Amino acid sequence: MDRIVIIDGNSLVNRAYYAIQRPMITKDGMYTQGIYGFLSMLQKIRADYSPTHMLVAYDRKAPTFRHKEYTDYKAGRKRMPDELAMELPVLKEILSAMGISQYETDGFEADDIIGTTARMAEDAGMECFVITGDRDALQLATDRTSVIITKKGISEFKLYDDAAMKEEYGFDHEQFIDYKALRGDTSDNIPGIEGVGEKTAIKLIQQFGSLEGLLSNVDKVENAKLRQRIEDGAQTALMSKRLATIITNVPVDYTAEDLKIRPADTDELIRLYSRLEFKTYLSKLLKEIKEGGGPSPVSVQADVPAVTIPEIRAASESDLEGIFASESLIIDVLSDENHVGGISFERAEIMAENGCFVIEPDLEEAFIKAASGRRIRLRGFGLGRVYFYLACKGADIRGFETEFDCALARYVLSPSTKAPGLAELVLEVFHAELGGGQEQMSLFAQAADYSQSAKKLAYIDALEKVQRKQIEEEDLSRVLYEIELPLCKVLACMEKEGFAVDRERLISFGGELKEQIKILEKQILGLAGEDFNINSPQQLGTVLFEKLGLPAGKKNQKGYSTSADILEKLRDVHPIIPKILEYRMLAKLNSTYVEGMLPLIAPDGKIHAHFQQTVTATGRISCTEPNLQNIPVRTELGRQLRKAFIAESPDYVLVGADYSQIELRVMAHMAGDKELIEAFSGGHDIHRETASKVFGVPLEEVTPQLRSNAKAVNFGVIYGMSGFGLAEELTISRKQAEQYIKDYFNRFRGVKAFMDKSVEQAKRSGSVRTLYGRKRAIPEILSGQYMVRQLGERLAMNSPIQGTAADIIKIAMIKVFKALEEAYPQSRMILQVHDELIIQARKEDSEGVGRLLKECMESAAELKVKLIAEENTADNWYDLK
DNA sequence: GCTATCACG
DNA sequence: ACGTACGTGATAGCC
Repeated sequence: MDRIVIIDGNSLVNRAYYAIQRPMITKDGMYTQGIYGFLSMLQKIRADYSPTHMLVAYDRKAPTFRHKEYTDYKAGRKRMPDELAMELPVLKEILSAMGISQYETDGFEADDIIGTTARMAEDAGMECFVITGDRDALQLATDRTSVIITKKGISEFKLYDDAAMKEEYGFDHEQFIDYKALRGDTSDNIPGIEGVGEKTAIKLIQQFGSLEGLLSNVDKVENAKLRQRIEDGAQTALMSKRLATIITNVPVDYTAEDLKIRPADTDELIRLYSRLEFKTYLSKLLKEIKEGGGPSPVSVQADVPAVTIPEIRAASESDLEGIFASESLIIDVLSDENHVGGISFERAEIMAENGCFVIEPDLEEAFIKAASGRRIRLRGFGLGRVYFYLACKGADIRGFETEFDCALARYVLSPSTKAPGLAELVLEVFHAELGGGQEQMSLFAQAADYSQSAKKLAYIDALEKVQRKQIEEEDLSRVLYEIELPLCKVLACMEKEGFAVDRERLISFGGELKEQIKILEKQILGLAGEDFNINSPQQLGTVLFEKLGLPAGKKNQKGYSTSADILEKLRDVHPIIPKILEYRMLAKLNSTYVEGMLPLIAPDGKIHAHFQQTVTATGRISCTEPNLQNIPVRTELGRQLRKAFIAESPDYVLVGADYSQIELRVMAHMAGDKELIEAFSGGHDIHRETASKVFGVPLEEVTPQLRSNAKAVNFGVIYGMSGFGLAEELTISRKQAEQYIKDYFNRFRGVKAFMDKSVEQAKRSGSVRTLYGRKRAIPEILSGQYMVRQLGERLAMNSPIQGTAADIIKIAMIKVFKALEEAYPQSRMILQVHDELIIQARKEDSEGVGRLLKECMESAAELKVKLIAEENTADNWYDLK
C-alpha cells in the first residue's frame, strides 16, 4: 500500500533549531542548525515509515481567515529568529533536490494544508502519517491517519492513532477540538473558557461528549461557579472551536498521487551539502551513489588540484636506504597502540623521493634501523602517532622534524570544530571518498592490494598543497609552522616518557578512602532514615528536598540540583549535608583518581597519558587516559594523591616550574594597560595590588577579605565577567558585584578598551586572534538570541588571553625540549598543565635543569611585563610546591 | 548516549 | 524579560 508522510515544515524546523544546542555555522557565516536538525528528523522518519509519497507544508506570513475572525489569533507568538528564517529557503532547495513536494498558500496555515492532504490521501487509499510538533494536529488522527508529535531533541517522537488518543485523553480525535475550545491554547492565543484548564476540560468532554453537548446541557453541571463560567464563555468557546478546527478542504493544485517522491537530483544535493558543510550527509550520499551504481557525480569544486594515484609496491630491504636518504617524506604507520613496550605493527606507508612503498611486518626491524639517526623532514596526517611509535621502538629521532601535518593544519584553520579523521578531511576539502576503512576484504586480497595506501598518500600530498595556501591566506603561518608543527614531536616524546607512579601507595590510599566512604555511607543513610543511592543526584535530591524538607536552591531538568555550591549553602542547616559533601569528595577521589588510574599504569610502572593537540578551541592542549591535567591540588586530602606520582628511580628527581599569573600578565601586555603593567612591575602580590587600586586603600591596609575579592575580580575580567557571575562567585549582591566591575574598569582603562576592542573585532570579522595570530571564530556574536550573543562576547574577551598564554607555554616547551636534548639528554619533560611544566631529571642534572627550565619559560615571550616562572625540585609531585 | 557532578588551569 | 562567568575530561546513574 502507498504510504504518505505529511510534515509541518515550520513546526519541525523550529523544533530542530532549538533542539540543537550549540550554534552551527559555516565558514561563510551561514547558520545551519535548523536545516541540519530537520534533515536528521527527516532521515529518521523516512527510515521508520518508508513513505512512497511525501509533502512538506509551510505557514505563510499573510493573515489567515482565523486572524480575520479573531484579531488576536497567535498574537504574542514569538517571531522566528533571523538566523532560522535565513535557513528556510535553503532547506526548501534541499527538499526539492530530494524530490519531495512542498506547498504553502496565502490565507491558510500549514495545518490546513496538512488536514486537506491527509483526507485526500485517505480517499486515495493511502496510509497516512502526519509529523508535527503541534498537538493541534491530533484532531486529524483516524484509523488511517496517525499523528506523530515530536517529543524531545531530534530523535524522539510519539505516535498517536485512535487508540493512543483514547489512552491519553479518554476521548477520540474529533473531541480533541472541543477539548481545545474549552481549555484554550496560550501559544496560539486561543481564549477558551476562563477558569477551565486541562483537567476540567477533559472531564467535561468525557461527560458531555462535545462542546455543543455541554452547552445544551449546561444545567447538568453541578459546580455552580463552573456552570456560570461556561454560560458566560459560551460564545468565546464556539469561536475558539472555529479557530481550532483544521480546514480539510483547502483548494490545492495537486492530487495525492502527485506527491510521489521523485528521484533525487544528486549533483544538486552534493552542491548544497558542500555549501552547508554537512560532511556526514555528503559522505552518506556519495556512498549511496556508489552503491547504487549511478553515474558518478560531477566535480563540485573546481579550485582543488586533481589527485593522481601513484604506483606503489611492497618495499624490499634494499629500498630502505633510498627512502631514508630522502630529504622529506610522507609517512603513516598503522599500528595497534597498546602499551609502550609492545606496539603491534601492521604496516607503514611511505611516499619518498624514490617512490611509494608499503613496509610489511617482516621488514619492521630493518625499517626502524634504517629510520634511526636520520636527519629528515616528515609530512603526514597525525604525525604524533608516528613519532610515538618510532620513539617506543627505540629509534633515534632527534634529527626528525615535522614539515607539514594536515591534521594540525586543519586544527589551526578551524579549532572549534571537531577534529576530522583523514577520510573526513578529504571529504571536506575534495568532496571525495577516500574509502578503505570498514570495507571487508579477505585477508589475502587486502595483503595484495596496496591501492588504498597509494590513494591515502596521494591525498595527503594533495591536502598539503591546498592547506598551505589556506594557512597563508588566513595568516596562520606563524602558529602552524613555528608552534604546532615543532610541538607535535615534543608531545609524542612526553607520552613515550610517561610519569612514574607508586602503585602500592595509590592502592593503600584507595583502601583508606573506601573505609571512610563506608562509614560515611552508613551515617548518611542513618540520618536520612532510608536506604538510597547517594551517588544518584536524583535520589539524593528527593531525600534532601522532599523527605527532609530542606530549602531547594536551583533546579535542573530532572528536579533539584544537588551540586556542591547549593549544598555548601545548606551546610549548617542539617547534619547530613557536611557528610554528603565529604562522601562526594571521597567517592570522586576513589573512583576517578584511584580506581580509574590503576588500570592505566603500563607494565613499565608509568602512566603514559595522551596529549591531544587538536581538541581545544583556544589552543590549549588537552590530556586523556588519564587526564593528568586535573589531578587534585586544592584540597589537602586530594593533594595527597600527588605523593603517588614520583621519579622513576632514586637516580632521578622531578623538576617543575609554573608561570606566575600568566593570563593576567598576557592581558596587561595585550591591553597595554599602564596601571596593570605598573602593578606587576614591583614584583609583589598582584591580587593585593589590584585590591589596593580598585578599593582605593593603601597596600598595607588590604585585608585578606579585600584581597580575596580582588582575586575573584581578576579572574572575572579574564573570563569576560558579568555582574551575575561575580556575585555568584563571591556570594554578594549583584549590585555590589556590578560596582566592583565598574570600579575595576574605571581604574584599569586600558583593560576596558581592550575588551571593547576584542568584542568589536569579533563582531566585525567574526573571529579573534592571539598575540601569535592563532584564530578562533566566534559565530555566537551574531546570534539573534541574547544569551548566545552574550556568550560570544565573553568568548571574544577570553580567547585571546587564554590562547596567548597557551601559545607562550607551547613555545617554552619547544625551547625546553631542544635545550634538554642538547645539555641534559637523560632529563626529559613529562607533563604540561597549562601554566606548569614538569621534567624528570637525572639527580646530578637537577640544578642545571631547574635553571634551564626557568630560563626557557621566562624567555618564551618578550612582553611589556616580565614573565615569571617559579621552579621547584622534589622526588614526588606532592612536594613539588 | 545524555545529564549531573566535580577535578584541574 | 531573560538567566549568565572561560577552557577541558572522567565517572556514575539513567534511559
